[in-house]
Amino acid sequence: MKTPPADSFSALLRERGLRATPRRLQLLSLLARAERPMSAHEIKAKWKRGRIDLVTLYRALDALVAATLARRVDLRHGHIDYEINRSGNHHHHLVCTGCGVIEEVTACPGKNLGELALARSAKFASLEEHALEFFGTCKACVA
Amino acid sequence: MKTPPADSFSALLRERGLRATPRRLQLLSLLARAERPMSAHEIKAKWKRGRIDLVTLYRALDALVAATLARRVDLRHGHIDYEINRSGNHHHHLVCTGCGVIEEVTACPGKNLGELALARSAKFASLEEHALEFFGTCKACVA
DNA sequence: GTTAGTGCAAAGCCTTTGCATGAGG
DNA sequence: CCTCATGCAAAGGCTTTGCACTAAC
Repeated sequence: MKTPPADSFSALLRERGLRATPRRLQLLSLLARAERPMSAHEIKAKWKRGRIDLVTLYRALDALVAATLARRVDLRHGHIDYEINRSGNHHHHLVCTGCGVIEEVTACPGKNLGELALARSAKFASLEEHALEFFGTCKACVA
Repeated sequence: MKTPPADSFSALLRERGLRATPRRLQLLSLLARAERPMSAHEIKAKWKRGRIDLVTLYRALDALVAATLARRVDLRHGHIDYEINRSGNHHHHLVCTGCGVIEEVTACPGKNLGELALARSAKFASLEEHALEFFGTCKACVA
């Protein structure tokens, strides 16, 4: 999982009409390195250079999500988690209801199923996104 | 969509070791009649006979979810929604990001996909549940 | 009579809003 | 320079906790 250079992040931000500030670059870098979705509070705790206000963080995350550079995920942990949205890295999650451990699932019927659902739907004009998460028990929590 | 008689709800509750109180019976009845998932606040607002404290409602909902009589759903509305969990009525949702309107999706690859994900997983022992929701734009919001 | 359920008050926690200051392009 | 980004303070909203009282069985 290699991390794109900071310049590439700058370009990504500017392409979407967002300013490439140090905080947003570090945020993208953090998200890109992360091995699992993180909450705003976790991101703040992991912040390296300088500090970031939680409000700024929430607003930056909102901007990234709106720009499709990040995704929101609900893992039933009582808060929103965020993860980077790389093209070609579509995936979902297995979540342990015991300890919260997370594993990625790469198989996904979402697109086809979405088209089917849309075709059968009376009310909807288009689908942009879907959420799919599995909840179960990990081997450590069974023992 | 017929509603089972209250006696049947009593039996359901007792089978799971829960007491069949008037509030829980009315709660099950409300959930069974609902055409879409509802938040705790919505349920309280729809309450007919007498009144129910929000705390009691949250605890009753927790009990129903634990007893698999209800399900939690995240439709990205900033709160948890609840719906009845009837056997043979497994479904998911289309959610309009414009106006919030909801439509049910009956097609679901969850079981097979879950088994596949579990087979490929290194860490997980079992899967009990999954969440699958589609987000898009309804015809009214396109116009 | 025991135990589970309920209400009230209060707190907890994540998240958002408003406003003034500061930095990007 | 003008606009967007940031920080601080405060509030908002959903949900949980503690404790005393009530009702189911």
